[in-house]
Amino acid sequence: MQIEALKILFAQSGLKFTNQRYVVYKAMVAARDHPSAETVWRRVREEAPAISLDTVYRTLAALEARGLVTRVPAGGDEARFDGDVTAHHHVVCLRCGAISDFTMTGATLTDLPPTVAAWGRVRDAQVLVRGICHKCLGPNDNTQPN
Amino acid sequence: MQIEALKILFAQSGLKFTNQRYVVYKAMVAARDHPSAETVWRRVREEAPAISLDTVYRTLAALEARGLVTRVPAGGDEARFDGDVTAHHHVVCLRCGAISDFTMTGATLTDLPPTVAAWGRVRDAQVLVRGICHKCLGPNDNTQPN
DNA sequence: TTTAATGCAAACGCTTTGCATCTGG
DNA sequence: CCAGATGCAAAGCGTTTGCATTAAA
Repeated sequence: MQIEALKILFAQSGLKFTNQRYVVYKAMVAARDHPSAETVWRRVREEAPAISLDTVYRTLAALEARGLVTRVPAGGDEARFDGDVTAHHHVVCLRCGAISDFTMTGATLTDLPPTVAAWGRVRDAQVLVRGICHKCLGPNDNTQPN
Repeated sequence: MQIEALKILFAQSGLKFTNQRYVVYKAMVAARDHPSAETVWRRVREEAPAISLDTVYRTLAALEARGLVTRVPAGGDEARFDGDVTAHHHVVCLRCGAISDFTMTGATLTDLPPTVAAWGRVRDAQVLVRGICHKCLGPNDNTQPN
């Protein structure tokens, strides 16, 4: 994405365009691993060494409030963010915390039962799968899931 | 549920049967609001006034590890637990934190795409809907979702 | 120039943990 | 008896916040 397009996007969202926000958003769009705030921080410090961790937190919160990033309901101890705001689902490894995307039909906003619409205003819907990934299981693993 | 049946259930799970665990589990099965540890604590203190908050945390963790309760991936600041371990889905209010159940077809374990099975060992799958509930919206509310 | 964003450091709140004591099996 | 559970208090850790400074518009 062009930097000029980002300036326009930020302006439309009522956000000042700062270099900190630029590198954070760029890192979020590029990331495929649903990074935590601290992970984002480590990455962007290569490009903006003076950025503070609180600014990363504040930036992610600002982007989330504008719908430019999403928080993944992964359930670990640290919040995980997603730069892909298109509809998709998540698998979470309860052991290592890895998060992967997957797609499937039949579980998007339009598939929800009318009871959900009656409940209030829906922002997003996703399938959340929890388990243990293959890397954590190892070859021919037979241990219990926890 | 009979108290004798609970003793058997706990024994099968390798858990000693204590009054603290008894009241916590009973409260979890009775609850419909997916309470936090502190909410559970407030409730069980009526029946077991000496119980400590850490014991509630430890008990919920032990029950979760045995699959007797579930953690709801609600995303708020405090962990929310569910005494209903049958397959169902959740709607979460981003404003007040209320969590409701709903059911729908097409999004259970058996409906997941093969890519998920290839990913590892799946423990559970649910649809997670986020939005603002009617109580928080109020009558004829037109504010933005956040 | 005016309003918002940043960095720093301290505070905050939920959760976990070490340890001595107690208790279920 | 003895391994495991509990209560207490303190620590841990991710996240938030107050405030002075800096920078975008």
